[in-house]
Amino acid sequence: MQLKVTLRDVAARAGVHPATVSRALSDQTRRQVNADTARRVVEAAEALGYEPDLTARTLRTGRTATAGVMIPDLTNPLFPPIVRGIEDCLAERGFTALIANTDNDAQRERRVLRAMRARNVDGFILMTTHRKDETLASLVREEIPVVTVNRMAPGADVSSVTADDDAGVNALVDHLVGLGHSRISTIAGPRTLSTGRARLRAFTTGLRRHGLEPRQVVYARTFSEAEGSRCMDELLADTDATAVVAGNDMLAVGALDALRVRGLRCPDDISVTGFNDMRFMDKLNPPLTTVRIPQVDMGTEAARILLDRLLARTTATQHAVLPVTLITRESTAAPRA
Amino acid sequence: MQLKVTLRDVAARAGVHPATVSRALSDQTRRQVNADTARRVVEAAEALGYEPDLTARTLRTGRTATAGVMIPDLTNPLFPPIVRGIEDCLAERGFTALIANTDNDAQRERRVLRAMRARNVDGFILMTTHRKDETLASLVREEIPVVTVNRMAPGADVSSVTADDDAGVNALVDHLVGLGHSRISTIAGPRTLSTGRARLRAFTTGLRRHGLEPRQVVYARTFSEAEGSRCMDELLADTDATAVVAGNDMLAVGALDALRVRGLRCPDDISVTGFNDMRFMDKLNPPLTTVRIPQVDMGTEAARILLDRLLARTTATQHAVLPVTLITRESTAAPRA
DNA sequence: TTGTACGCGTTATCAA
DNA sequence: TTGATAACGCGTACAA
Repeated sequence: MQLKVTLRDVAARAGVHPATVSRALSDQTRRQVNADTARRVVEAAEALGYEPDLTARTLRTGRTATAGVMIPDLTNPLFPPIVRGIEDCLAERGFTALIANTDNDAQRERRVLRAMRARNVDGFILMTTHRKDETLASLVREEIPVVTVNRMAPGADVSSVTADDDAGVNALVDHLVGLGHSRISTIAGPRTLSTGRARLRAFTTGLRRHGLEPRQVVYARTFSEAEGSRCMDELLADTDATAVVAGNDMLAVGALDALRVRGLRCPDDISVTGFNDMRFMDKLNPPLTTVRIPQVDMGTEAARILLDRLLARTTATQHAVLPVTLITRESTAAPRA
Repeated sequence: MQLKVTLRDVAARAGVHPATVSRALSDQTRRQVNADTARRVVEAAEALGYEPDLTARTLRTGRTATAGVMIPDLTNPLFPPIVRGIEDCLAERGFTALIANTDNDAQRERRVLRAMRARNVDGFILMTTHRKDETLASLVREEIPVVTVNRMAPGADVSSVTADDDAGVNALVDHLVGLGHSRISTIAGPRTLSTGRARLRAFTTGLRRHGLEPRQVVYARTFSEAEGSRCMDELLADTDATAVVAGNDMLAVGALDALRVRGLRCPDDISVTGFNDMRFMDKLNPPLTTVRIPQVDMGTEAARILLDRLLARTTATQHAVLPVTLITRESTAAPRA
């Protein structure tokens, strides 16, 4: 049983020196070798089923063709499509993603960072960006290529891929105002996350454009169903709002739960909107009005930007803001007269 | 800027030979070195922030502390929790998961396998098992440790972690019969997958135990919403069934869509059940009666079994069948009189 | 155009 | 108990 075919084996079969095999098999150096010899080498390699050992290559070159991908939690339905986009784009260039969950926990984040650095990943794609992001700061400090996805790093000069939060929230506000709502509250995402802040800002300025002011603003501590429920409960304690803009779908789902528990009906008693259009948001009861972000594309774009840097085609930081789409469903309706 | 701290650096600072540092820092060999020297070495390592280079270690030892995880599609909500369980369990022992999607495509599967082997993964966790599984066969042939999750390999002597399909389907059948249903059809999963076959078999024998025979059996070509819709349409063309047992949640979701399109109501006109209890199945309209499988635990267990083999504690194949729970929701009700 | 020689950082073996 | 040395498989400067 042939355990491992190495350069030597191929060299022996092709009757050349291992170094020649190495050259013949690499795109960069192919032209340094006689076409005939190269053909013989390639034949030998295929006959033996030779596959270069990436570990050895890495030790020699310092590159792993691997990107470290840090996400808060893979079981959050927002992330898998993005990861999928990343992986597929990386794979096209022979790159691989190393994925790890941080659960928004600083200590876990440090552990993950160390593990990935020990594995010599070439660059990072972060979906975990937050205020005071030590991980991000240290990567920037050491000039390791990074791209943030979904969230942005305030201040830092780091490439990013985000959805157009501003346009999305404005579309939601326009939609609600168009339905006749004038008393609109929001369940804002965490102030430590760029998405939370950006969407809240867009919400406020969006309303003002219509000559309106936000009703209540309640801050969620995390983008979770539980927080969505808690915040909706808090709102319901004292509100005359006819619509609630939630910071994302997860918060909206929790908000819908809270309404149900109180015996209130959506959209009859109160309209609710989300953000992201995660899978199954069209099958909720009621189906959720939300903003679709191009999840897979965001991943692809992030991988593309990272590869651009890794393959040294560019060194400038890039900021891609991808377009979003308002998705109108049955969780929003005209307020009762 | 210190780019990389190596054994040499630590050795120099501690005033010993690099080999001694290596010994002092490894659990296996610590006892070979003088306690005092070891302490000096550890101090030096910490002072310099030394982190062993896993690439170099791999080249030397042949082991990567990495498991290749193959899944059909990360965006299928069934898989992320399992992957999460795998990753967390592996991480406890310093192992990492390398994740790749195959989309149930044989060619993609081969590509992924090659890529993972080139990266010297120590073992595999497969959620992609199917009939005539060339990937699985080749791994077994080369005696590479493998564990299959969710699905099983027919015949092959391979460790596996599955949910108790049999008990789950029987619970569903008992539940429906208990509600008064006697005309029950099924949308069976693909015959090429062990889950599809096992659940269909359990469905038939389960009904027989009640002295009943299946009404129609329609086979889905894939576990997808689209196939669920198609199969439900096919059923509705000619059936007097009052309940439909779908092969999994995805098929059930598609089936519910098809009902809605036809203007039929669930459970009033027809009851529907799923399998897996994926996220959000409790928020569908109507909430889905299904069988909960311990998704995270399945991942954890698979990783545990793989680690057992990799750390050479055992070589025997293990088959873990994890318990399931019937989750009764509003997609099932007594048939109309 | 091809061969020689070396080193990437680690661990295993052997000698001291 | 510690040190010296070789080797894992590859890529590359240099020599031929």
